[in-house]
Amino acid sequence: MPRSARLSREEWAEAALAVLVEGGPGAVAVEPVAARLGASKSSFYWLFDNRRALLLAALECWERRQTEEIVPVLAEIADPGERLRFLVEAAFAATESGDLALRLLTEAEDEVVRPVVERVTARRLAVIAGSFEELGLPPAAARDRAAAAYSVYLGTAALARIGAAPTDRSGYVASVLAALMP
Amino acid sequence: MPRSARLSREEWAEAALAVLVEGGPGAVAVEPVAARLGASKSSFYWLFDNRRALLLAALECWERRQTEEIVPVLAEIADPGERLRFLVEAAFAATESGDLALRLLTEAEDEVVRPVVERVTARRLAVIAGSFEELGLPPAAARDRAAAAYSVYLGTAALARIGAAPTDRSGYVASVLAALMP
DNA sequence: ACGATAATGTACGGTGCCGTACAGAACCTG
DNA sequence: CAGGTTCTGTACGGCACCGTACATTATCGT
Repeated sequence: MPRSARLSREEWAEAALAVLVEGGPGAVAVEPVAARLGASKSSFYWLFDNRRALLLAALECWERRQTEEIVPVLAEIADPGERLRFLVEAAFAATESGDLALRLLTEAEDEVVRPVVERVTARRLAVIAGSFEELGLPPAAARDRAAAAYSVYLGTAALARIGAAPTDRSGYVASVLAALMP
Repeated sequence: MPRSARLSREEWAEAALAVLVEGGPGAVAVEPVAARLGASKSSFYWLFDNRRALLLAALECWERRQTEEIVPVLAEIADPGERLRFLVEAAFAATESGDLALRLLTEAEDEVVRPVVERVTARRLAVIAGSFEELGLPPAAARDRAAAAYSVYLGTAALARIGAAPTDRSGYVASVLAALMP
């Protein structure tokens, strides 16, 4: 199936991202990822300097897919209310990505993780706050509202990890939206 | 200062809890905690079976202090609205405990961590939902509202870890309360 | 003050991971 | 197909931690 039997940086990064989702930053270790790919460590050290570089590649992969690629899609939705609704629906539908955003926030003391997480979080909050401003909220209130909305998202992902999130998701999302929309 | 130079299980558990707050479950390792107490491993293995037992003791210490001891205090506040307001203020004021609740939720695949976190989370959600029911919400809506409120708390703790939480905390708390109160 | 028991220190073997060394296979280019 | 370049496997040394063995010191009842 693979075009070449040799492994690329990208393939390592993707495998590392899978491990990152499952076990968090600590689990992104060279030997386990190599085992998952059926490769050995020297292949890895040919392509990467060290473990940090692998973790960073995985994080950048996540940043690209879960944030940067979404921004232009959102920008095409002219109405800010509809845009927020779309975003909330999409976010709560894909629990996996929320899981990871959350995990990374709780492991932010890692020197590799921290800057990426700060960047992604700031970007997301800015996008959400921008929509609230378009809906007529003054900047400070829009930032608070964005923080609250994103917090509900993160917190609900946390509850979902142990099966404590509401089971009727669409009803829950609707009630949250109703509470947060100006 | 210590009544005896010998170390008790409780002292080990407290030191482990401190480490748990700082570095999460993975950081609760025997040798580092021993070093922090200026003791050596054999003291530890005299008092505990293994590392799991230390982690469990730390978690139970947290459960007792941050949940079970609060419940009777809350029960003394007759008015459910006032009770919720008190709870929200107290919760957002003590960021450390929120940090830990959050961290543990993200590490819930650990076999030692999981049952404790499930128990604590269920207890807290039940207390919050109970207050919303007293305020007149039907049970299902009260549970959703409780999940949303606790999610804001968890999510905001996550944002606070990287300094992305709103800086004017009292204003933020007031706006969240306004949105969530029936 | 003395022996039993409780607690601690030192030393060790085992495991999982990091990163390096080096030899060999696979791939390209003339 | 010869030769260098690119990649991969095996083997190694090092570190941090787990848990155990055994010797050693404190503490207490009598």
